[in-house]
Amino acid sequence: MSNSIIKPQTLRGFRDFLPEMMIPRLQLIEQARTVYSQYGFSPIDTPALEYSNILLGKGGDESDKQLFRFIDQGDRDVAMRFDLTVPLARFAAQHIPQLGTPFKRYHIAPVWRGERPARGRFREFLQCDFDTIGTESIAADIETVLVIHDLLHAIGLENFTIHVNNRQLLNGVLEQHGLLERTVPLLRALDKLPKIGEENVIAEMKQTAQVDHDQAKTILQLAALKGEASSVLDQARPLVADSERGQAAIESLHRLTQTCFEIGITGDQLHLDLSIARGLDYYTGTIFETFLNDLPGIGSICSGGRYDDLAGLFTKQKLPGVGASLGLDRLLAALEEQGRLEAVGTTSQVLVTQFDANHLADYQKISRQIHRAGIASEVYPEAKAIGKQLKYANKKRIPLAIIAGTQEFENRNWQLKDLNQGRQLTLNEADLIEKIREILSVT
RNA sequence: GUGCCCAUAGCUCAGUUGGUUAGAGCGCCGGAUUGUGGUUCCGGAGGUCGCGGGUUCGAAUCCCGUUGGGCACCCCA
Repeated sequence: MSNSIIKPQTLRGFRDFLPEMMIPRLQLIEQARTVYSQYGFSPIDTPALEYSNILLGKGGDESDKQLFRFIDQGDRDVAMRFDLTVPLARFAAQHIPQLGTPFKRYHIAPVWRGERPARGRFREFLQCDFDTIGTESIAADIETVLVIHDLLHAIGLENFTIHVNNRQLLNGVLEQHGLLERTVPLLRALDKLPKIGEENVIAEMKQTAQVDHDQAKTILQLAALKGEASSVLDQARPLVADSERGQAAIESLHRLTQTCFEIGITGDQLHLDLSIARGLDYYTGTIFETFLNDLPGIGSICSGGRYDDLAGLFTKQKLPGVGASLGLDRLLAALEEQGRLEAVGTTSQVLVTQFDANHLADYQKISRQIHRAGIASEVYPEAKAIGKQLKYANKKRIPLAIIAGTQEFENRNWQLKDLNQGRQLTLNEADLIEKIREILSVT
C-alpha cells in the first residue's frame, strides 16, 4: 500500500519549526512581550481572516496581489491578514470609543503574504507590532525609537542601526518644485540610490516621473546629506525654505534625534537618513527602518512610522498614531545565519534516568520536587541501559542527570551527574535540589 | 508576478562525454562496555537519484512539465 502514502510536504514559503528553532523563537517572543509591556503597551489579538474589503486597497496594488483570498463556506469573500496594521485600523474603529485614547497596544501574530520566498522572507511569518494611537505628540515617536532600541538590546544585539526620516521632509522638497503628485515614482527611484547609484536614479526619475535633470539633482541633494544629525538638518533646512511641511519635518526630526541622544541612544544606533523612503503608503510622518550592520542583505528587521489617519476608511474619528513592526522570523533567520542560536533540543535541565522500573514512583517524585524548585526536569520513559539514557541527555544537551539504583535506594541518596563537567556527586535528597540550583546558576 | 540557478541516504555532498548491483563523511541503530554520555574500535539499517512524462538498446546524467529551495528585479518584516 506504499502507493497510497501522501508525500509529506509544506507549502511554498510555509515552514515547520523544530524544537531547536521553536525554543529560541519563543524566547524572542517573550523578550518582545517584556519590553512592550514595560513601556505600557497592552496585548490584543484579531482574527486571521477578515472580510476582503477590510484588507483590500490598503497597502497599494502590490499588497492586494499578495493577499491569500478565497470564498468561505458561507459565500463570504474573505482574506488572510497581510499585516497587523490594517486589522488594527478596523479594530480601532470598532473599539476606540470604549478604550479611549491614547491607546497603546502590541500584537504578536502571524501574517500571510503570497509573495516569492527568499532569504528571510516567508509566506507565513510572525510580526510583532506595537503602536500608540490617538496622539500626535512627538513623545510617542521618541518612545517608538526607545522600544526598538531596548528590544534589540534585550535580544543581545548591539550592532544595529535605526534609520529615521520624515515623509514630510521629502514631500517638502517635492512641494517646493511642484512635484508633489509625482511622489510615488520619485520615492521609488530615490530608494534605489545605494543600490544603483546617483546617475541611474536620475535616469529613472526622468523616465518614470518626467522631471528634468536639475529637479532630480535637487531631490538627490537631500538624500545625499550625510553626517551628524544636527548638521544634516542644518543643511536640509534651506532646501525646504518655502515649504511649511518641510520646515515642520525638520523641527520634528530635530526634536526626535536630540531627545534620543539626550536619553543615551548613540549616534551609531540612531541614524538620521534622509534617503529612506520606504514603508507602506499610509505613513505620513516619521519613518523608521532598522538594519543589522553585519547582515544588511537580509533587509529591515524592524520598520514603522507615523500615520495621521489610521482608520479613516472605517470611521470618521481621526486617529493619528505611530508604531513599528518587528519582523521576528526575519530576525530569527538572521540570528541563525550568524550562528547565534544556542542549539537546544529541549527545555529540560535535568534528566532523571530510570535504573529500576519498579522505582518509577521515586523517580517521578524526585523529578516533581525539582519542578517545584522551578527547574525543568524529565524522567526517561524506559529503564534501558544507563548509557543509552545518558546519550539521550547528551544529544538533547540536558546538562544534568540523576542516577539511582539499588545502592542509592539502600543508602537513601542520589547520584547527580554534571554532563558538561563530567563529574558525579553523591547527595542526599535535601542537598540534591540545592546542588542542582547551584550548578545551573553558574552556567 | 518576471528572469536565472539548484534538487542524489536524516544532514552535507561525490557520481567522470548517458553504460552492469548509486558512493563518502557525519548522524542513526546494534556490539566491544548487561551501573555511566560526549573519545575510540567493529558491525548494521537506510535511496523507485523531488515528482510526472518524453528521447534512447540503456537515463541520477539529455528534453518538457510540475513541486520545493536559492539569487536578481518588484515589493517588504
